[in-house]
Amino acid sequence: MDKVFHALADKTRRDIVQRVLVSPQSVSVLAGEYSMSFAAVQKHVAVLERARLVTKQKRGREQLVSADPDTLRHASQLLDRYEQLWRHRVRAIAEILSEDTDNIEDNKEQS
Amino acid sequence: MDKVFHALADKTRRDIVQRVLVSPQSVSVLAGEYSMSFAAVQKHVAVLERARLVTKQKRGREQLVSADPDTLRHASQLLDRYEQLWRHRVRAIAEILSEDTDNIEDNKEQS
DNA sequence: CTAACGTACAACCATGTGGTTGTAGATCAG
DNA sequence: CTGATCTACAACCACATGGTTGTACGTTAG
Repeated sequence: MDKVFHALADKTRRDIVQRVLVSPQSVSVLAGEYSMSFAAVQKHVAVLERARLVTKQKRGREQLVSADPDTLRHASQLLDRYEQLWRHRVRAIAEILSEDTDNIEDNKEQS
Repeated sequence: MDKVFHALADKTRRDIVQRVLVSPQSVSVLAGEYSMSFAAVQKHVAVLERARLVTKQKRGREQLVSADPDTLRHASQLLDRYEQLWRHRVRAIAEILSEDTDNIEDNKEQS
């Protein structure tokens, strides 16, 4: 999971993910889109590949890069779980504030 | 957004986020949870703070670390948008395969 | 007041990162 | 076959990262 977020922590790599989500592209076509060397784009793709965000498959002498939506979904689900923790906390605080227990005599800083 | 994903690309930092989502903690309490120096934990908190995933507020001589669920939600929404791109692509492919247009005479590699 | 605590920050080091260039292997066009 | 294309990978560099230790400052306890 470290690798997934690290892979997504770069604008170029997120852009590559977005492009190949729409339609698979060869490495050289991708490289043409950015103002950096072919090798640099190749490295970015390698990072995405190690994080299992994309997969490559040979097609003649080209290498087609496709997205792996499963990994993307796993990352999204993790963040969703974090949000649920937050909502759970908010709910717990709300319950404390509504406080329908026995002793409601003291009002200690309820801001 | 680079900073957000970079901040999440570390197990310790994700754990800190999870802890302070449940309930805010002081830096020293957090530091006690991990087998690394206080300064190291402090740096991790600083990374999370720069990514606006957490905020700090003084409370006496302590510094309470709290989560910022908005930033978390933004990241989650970006990944959701990626998933929608994928679903859109799947839908487009499905439409091409159902192909109820005029010319259905040629079957060019539909795998 | 002094001592202990919580924090901040600088300096340092090993390692990883993003970028470059260069070289070499497959594959397609002619 | 030869030459052009697509890819892979190594070497290198500047810089950021994650970790350490040490020092300094504000705050609380006694």
